[in-house]
Amino acid sequence: MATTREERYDARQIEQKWFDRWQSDPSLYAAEANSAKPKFYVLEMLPYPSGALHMGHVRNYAIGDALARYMWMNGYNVLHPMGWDSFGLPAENAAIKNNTPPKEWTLANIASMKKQMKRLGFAYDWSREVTTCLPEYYRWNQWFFLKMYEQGLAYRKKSKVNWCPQCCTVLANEQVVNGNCWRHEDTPVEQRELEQWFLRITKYADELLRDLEKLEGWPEKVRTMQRNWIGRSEGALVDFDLGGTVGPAGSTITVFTTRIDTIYGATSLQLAPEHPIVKDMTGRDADLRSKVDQLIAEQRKAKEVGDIGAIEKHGVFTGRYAKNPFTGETVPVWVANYILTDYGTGAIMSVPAHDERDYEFARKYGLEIRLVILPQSSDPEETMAEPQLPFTTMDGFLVNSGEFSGINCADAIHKMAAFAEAKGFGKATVTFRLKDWGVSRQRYWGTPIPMVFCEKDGIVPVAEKDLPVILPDRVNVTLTGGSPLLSVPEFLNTTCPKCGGPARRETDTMDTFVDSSWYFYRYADARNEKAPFDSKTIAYWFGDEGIDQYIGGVEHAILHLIYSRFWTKFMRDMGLVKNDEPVKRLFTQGMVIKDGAKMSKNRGNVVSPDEMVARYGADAARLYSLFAAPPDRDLDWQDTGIEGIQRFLGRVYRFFVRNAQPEDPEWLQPVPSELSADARAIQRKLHLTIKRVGDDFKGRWHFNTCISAIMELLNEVYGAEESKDRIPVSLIAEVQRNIVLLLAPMAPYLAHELWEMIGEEGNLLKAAWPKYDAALAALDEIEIPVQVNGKLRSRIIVPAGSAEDLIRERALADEKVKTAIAGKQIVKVIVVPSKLVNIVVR
RNA sequence: GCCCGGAUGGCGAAACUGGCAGACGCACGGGACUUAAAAUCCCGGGUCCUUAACAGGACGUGACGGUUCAAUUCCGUCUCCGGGCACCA
Repeated sequence: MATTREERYDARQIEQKWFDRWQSDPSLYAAEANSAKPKFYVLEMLPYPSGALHMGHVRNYAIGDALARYMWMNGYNVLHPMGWDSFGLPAENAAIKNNTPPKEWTLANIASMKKQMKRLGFAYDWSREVTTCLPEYYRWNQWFFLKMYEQGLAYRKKSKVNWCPQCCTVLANEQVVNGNCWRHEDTPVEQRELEQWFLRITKYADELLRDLEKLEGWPEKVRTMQRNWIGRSEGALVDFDLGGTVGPAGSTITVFTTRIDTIYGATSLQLAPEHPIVKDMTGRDADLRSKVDQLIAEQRKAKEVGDIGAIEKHGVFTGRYAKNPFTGETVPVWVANYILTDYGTGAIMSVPAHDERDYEFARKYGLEIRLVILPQSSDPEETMAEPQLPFTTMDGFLVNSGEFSGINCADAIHKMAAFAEAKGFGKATVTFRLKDWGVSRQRYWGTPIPMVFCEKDGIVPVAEKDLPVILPDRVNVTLTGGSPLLSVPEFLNTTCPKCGGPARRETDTMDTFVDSSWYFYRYADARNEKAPFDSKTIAYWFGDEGIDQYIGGVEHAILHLIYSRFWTKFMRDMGLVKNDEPVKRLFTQGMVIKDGAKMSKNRGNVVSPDEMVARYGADAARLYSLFAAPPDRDLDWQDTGIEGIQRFLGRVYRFFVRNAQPEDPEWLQPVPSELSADARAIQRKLHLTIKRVGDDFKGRWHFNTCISAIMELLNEVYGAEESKDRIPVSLIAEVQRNIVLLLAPMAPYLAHELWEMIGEEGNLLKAAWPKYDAALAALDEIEIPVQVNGKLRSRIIVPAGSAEDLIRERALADEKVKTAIAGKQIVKVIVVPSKLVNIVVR
C-alpha cells in the first residue's frame, strides 16, 4: 500500500506543535497542594550540569517519566521534580580553560540542559527546581552545618587525608576508588596531613547498618555494598604491657582482634608503621628508624597503586617485648607493612597458626607458630601430629589455652572478652570500616563553610542570622593547591561574631555531596525562605518511609546514598523529619553502552541525545531506550534499533490516519457483542494487551515487553486490514483510544497528537489508565500441546475451561498421538488444564 | 580470595508460578507496489538430518551431573564475562 504525504509520520512537526502547547502551560506537571488523592513521589537523580545530557540521562529520565505519567493516569498526586547538582570542580576547570566565571558557565549549562529536558518531553514540576549553587539553596547547607557543629557532629581535626593532585583538593574516603581519584581514574591519591572539617557519620554507623534490613525496596546489591562499606566487625581490645613507658605514647599497646580465642597462640605483636608508639620506640636508633620509614613508604605506595593486598609482607623487630595478659609471657613487638594504621587500633596480636597473613609473616621471619585451636571435624591426635596450618575455622575448640582449653571458639570469644574486662586489660568492642566524612575542599566552587577563625576566640561559627555566607563572584580561579578564596580579601577578612575583632573566614568549601544529601527534601518546599523546608509538607510527601521511588545509576550506591541516609537520620534526630530513611524504593538502571563499551569521547562511541531527537524525535529516543533492554540491565545502543522504533511509531501513526473516523456516528457507540471472528480476535488482543502493559508497569517495570505487547496488537490490526470481515467502527475507536493511553507514559508527543486526531481533548495525564475486561481477553477455544514422554507430538483445540477428563479424552483420540503411542503401554496421563497434556508410555 | 549479577538464534531480547524455547524488534532473504529508487505492505527464517516435494525426525537456553511425567526455570559442581569488596586483624 502506498503512503501518501499525509500518512507520513513527521516527528519533528508533531513534537514541535505539542512542545509549544505544553510550554504555554507551566502548571501542567505541578503537584497539587491540598489533594484528596494518594501521593506519589517519584524522583530521578539530579544531573551535574556539564553542558549536555547524555544517553544515560535520557534512559534514567525516560524510566522515571514513564512511571510518573503512569501514576498520574492512575489518579495519584505525583511529585516529579528536577534540579541541578551544580557545584563542583568542572566549572572551575572550565573557568581556567575558557576564562569564564564558574557561575556563568554553570548557569548557561543549566539553561541548555533544561531546554533539552523540555524538548524530550519530561514532565517535571519546574516550579520546584533546585539549583544547589545558588545561595537560596546553599544557605541551608550552611545552616545544617551550624546545627551539626552545635551538636558536635561537625568537628575539625588534623589527620591524614586523601589528596588528589589533579583536583588540588582533599577527597573523602568514599571518593577514592582503588587508590585513585573517583573523577580522575588514573590519578593516584596522595596522603597529606591536613586540618579538616569532618561530619560524624560514624555516630550512625550501627543504625545505618541495621536499617539496611528495612530497605526491602532496594536492590540487594546496593544493600550489600553498603554493608561492606560500613564494615562492622565485632571483636575485642586487649592491652599488652610493655613493662615501662617508652615515651609520650605510653606503656601499653592495645590490639584489636576478632579472635581473642586464639590469644594463647599469639607469638608476636605487629604494629602499623605509622602507629604513634613506633616513633617512641625507634628513639635514636637511626637504623631502625630508616627501616620503619621504608615500611611506611612501601605501604603508602601500595595504597596509591590501590593494591595494598598484593605487596610482599615485610617487617622489622623493634627490640621491645610486650606481655600477653592471658599467658603472662612476653612476645616480641614488630612493625609490619601489612598492618593498617586506620583500622582497629593499628596494632594486632599475631597468631600464625590461625591466620593466613600472620602465618606467612611468621614463616618468613622464623617466628614461633603455636597451635591453639583444633577443628571440630578433625581427628585430634592426627592433627596435633601433623597440622595443616594455618586453619582459621571458627568451628573448633581451644587447646593449649590454659583454663580455656576445651571450650568451643564461639563461647571462648565471649568468655575471654569478659575475663579481660573483669581483669581490666581488655573488653569486647565493635569497630567499623566506615570513617567520618571529610567535607572540606580546598576549592572555590562550593558552599562556603560558615566558620571564622579569630585570634582571640579561636574557631567561631557564623551567626545563623548572618547566613548565607555568600560565595564571591569575582574570583581568580587557579589550581595552585590552596583555596582560591584565600586571594579574595573582601571574603577572607571579617569580624569575629563573638568579640567583634578582626578574624579570618574559613576558605575551604563543602564537598558537593553535602548538596545532594538532602536536595530531595527541598523539592517538597523549594521556595521556603525561612527554613530548609516545612516539616508538615515533608511529612506528607515522605510519609514514614521516604521517597516512593528513586531512580538512578548504581555508581552512587555508596557515596550519595549513604550520605543521604546519614543526613536523614540527623534531620530526624533534630525533629525536622519523621522518616528514618530517605528512600523507600530504589531502582538502579543499567548503563547505556555502545559497541560493547561505555560511551566515551576517547572511544568515539558517544551518541548525542540532541542528534537522536533531531533525527528520530524525542518519542523515538525515549521509547527506544525503554525498549532495547529491561531497565536494570545494560543497554547496548544500536542506531538501527532506534530506526526500528521510529518505524513502529510511523506504523501507529498510519493506522490512526487511515482508520480514525471520529465524525462517524458509530465511533462512540459501544462495541457490539456479536463480532466476526477477525473482529473478535482484535478485541481479545486489545484486552490482553491492556492487561500485559498494566502488569508490566505495576510489577517488574519491563517496559521492553510493554512495548512488544503494543507492537503485537498493532500487527494484529494491520493483519485485519486485509480481512473480508468488516471491523466495526466502534471497535476501531476502542482500539485506538486504548493504544493512545498505553503509549502515553512512554511516547507522550505522539500520544497527544493521536488523542486529538480521534477527537479527544485534554492532557493525557488526566486521562484514566485503561482497564481490561477479563472476559473479553479470554479465548473461547484454546490450543493445548500434547506431549508423549515429554516430547511435543500434537496440539488439540478444546473449549476454554474444559475439564480434565475431556482434555484427556481428546488428546488420546488425536491421530498423531495415536501414532506416537501405538504399540506402547500408557503408564500415566498428566493433564494440566488449559496448559498441556503429557502422556507417559513404556 | 570473598560477595553480588549475567551467559538463550547473526544481534538486542521474550518465556512472570517447573508446562509448546526463541514473542517483539534489528540485521538478512524473498515478494508486492514503482519507469526506478526511497518509503510502505506481505511472507520467510535456531542447528543438523531424511525428502523431488508435501512432510517428518534428531538435537538445542555457557559445561557436566541430579531431581521431575516435564527444567531456560529447582539442586550440586565447574567455566567464562561484568560489577563490588579485599593484608579490615
